[in-house]
Amino acid sequence: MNLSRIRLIEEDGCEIRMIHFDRVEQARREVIADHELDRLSLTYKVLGDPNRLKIVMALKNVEMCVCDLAAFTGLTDSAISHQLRRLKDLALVKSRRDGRIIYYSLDDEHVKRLLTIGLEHARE
Amino acid sequence: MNLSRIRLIEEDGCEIRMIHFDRVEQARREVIADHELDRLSLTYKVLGDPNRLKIVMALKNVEMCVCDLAAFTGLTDSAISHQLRRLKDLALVKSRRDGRIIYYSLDDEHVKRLLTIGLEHARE
DNA sequence: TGAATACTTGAACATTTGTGCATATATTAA
DNA sequence: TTAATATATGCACAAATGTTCAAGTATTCA
Repeated sequence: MNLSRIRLIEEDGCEIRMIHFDRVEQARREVIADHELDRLSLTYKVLGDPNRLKIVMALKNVEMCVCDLAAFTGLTDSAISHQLRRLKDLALVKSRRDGRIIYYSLDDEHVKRLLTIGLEHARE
Repeated sequence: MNLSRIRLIEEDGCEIRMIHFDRVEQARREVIADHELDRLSLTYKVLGDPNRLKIVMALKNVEMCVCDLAAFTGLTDSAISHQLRRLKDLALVKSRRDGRIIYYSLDDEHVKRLLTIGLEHARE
């Protein structure tokens, strides 16, 4: 196999250098759509903050309201509310209202599996 | 069930308010250790950037070197190298040297499963 | 040996992020 | 209606992040 860099000049005049042209081509063929990649990375990013992750972990087994989560994490109600919104936007968490109280819980089983596998990896 | 806030005064004089004392207590009992939570959130965070995620996705099926990944993503070699270091620090990616070239690949099956389940969730 | 190549590293910078404060909305109960 | 409560939201700002540039290693080959 040729192991020196290939120089590829694109239409726009940019020069691209690579070693394994075939692998780069394969990766390009198999790449997922930009909007999917963005949504996927946002999903991980939202779990990538310790306080948000703590919220999600707490909701693994029990429904909680904003002030419970504030008491649990030591954050203000406002901070919790901000974070829950981000978690809800990405469908990691869902909510139901019961009078003045809004109960939050995990949105689906995928989230639990994501946490379980992440933890398996982090612990090994 | 009592649905008004409980006011709890801690030893340090701080007042904590919550609605479901039992649930907060349960969450506190079941919480994972801080260092585990930090490592777990770092694992998600590192996947939470679109370019790093693109790198990891590309490595799902094939070993690649720094400049291949640079050609694939459109980033500089330096940027790729920085990101690979973070991925390696968290054991998402491993490397082997062959002469001047260093080949990167996914570290284990957990990473693939994390990507698969994340994508299932993001697509639903 | 010295030049070329593949990659790494540290510093600097603009951008993004998480949080708290003040204020606003929604619901209940008096 | 009014007061109290539970949560949400816009703004501001310190802290963290991703990238580039320039310089540094490590390896190969002439």
